[in-house]
Amino acid sequence: MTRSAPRLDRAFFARDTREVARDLLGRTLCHRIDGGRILRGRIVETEAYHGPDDRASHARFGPTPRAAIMFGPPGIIYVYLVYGMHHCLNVVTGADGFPAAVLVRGVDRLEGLAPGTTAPNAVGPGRLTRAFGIRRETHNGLDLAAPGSPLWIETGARATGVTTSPRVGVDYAGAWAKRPWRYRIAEGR
DNA sequence: TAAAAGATCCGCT
DNA sequence: GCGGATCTTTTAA
Repeated sequence: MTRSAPRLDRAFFARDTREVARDLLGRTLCHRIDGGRILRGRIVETEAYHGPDDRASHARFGPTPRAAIMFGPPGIIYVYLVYGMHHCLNVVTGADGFPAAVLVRGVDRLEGLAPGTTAPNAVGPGRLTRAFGIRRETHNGLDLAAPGSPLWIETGARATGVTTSPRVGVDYAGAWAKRPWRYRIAEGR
């Protein structure tokens, strides 16, 4: 039983979106659920959504009711529903007022499996939120950096062997879809 | 008020 | 490799 590391603080998330996305790889996402059990997993894949001009970002329409949270302070999570069925977990990044967030797309080395799950990893944004029991209705707006909040990311080792590639599922974004803002830990690292 | 499209996943062919 | 599931969000009229 290892002692848990402290949680990443607001300053960590206040940096440039792409830096945060890169720096989150290898860290441990933690969720304390009802009954005190803690689910954990090592982040292996993220994507950056950066600024009001990013045509792939929900912030491209301005601070609409859904995306307003992306314009707020860093360290807050943004959970939304895609395709009517899958919840996606994002962490707001950058300065307060600048719309940016990191989509957390995959984890491995899962500990404390959620009810009904057996897989040792959860790669894919929908699979990840299902494995962690994260839903828009109950989690959108939670503060990752606030001491005592049930969701946090442990400080720890920054990953090595990171690869970048274009973001997934954003073909509608034109040239913005080509930017290499998807970050992954290389196979076997 | 309508209509289109979506930061996905799963099962079948 | 392809299409269905399923519903919220946003824009246009």
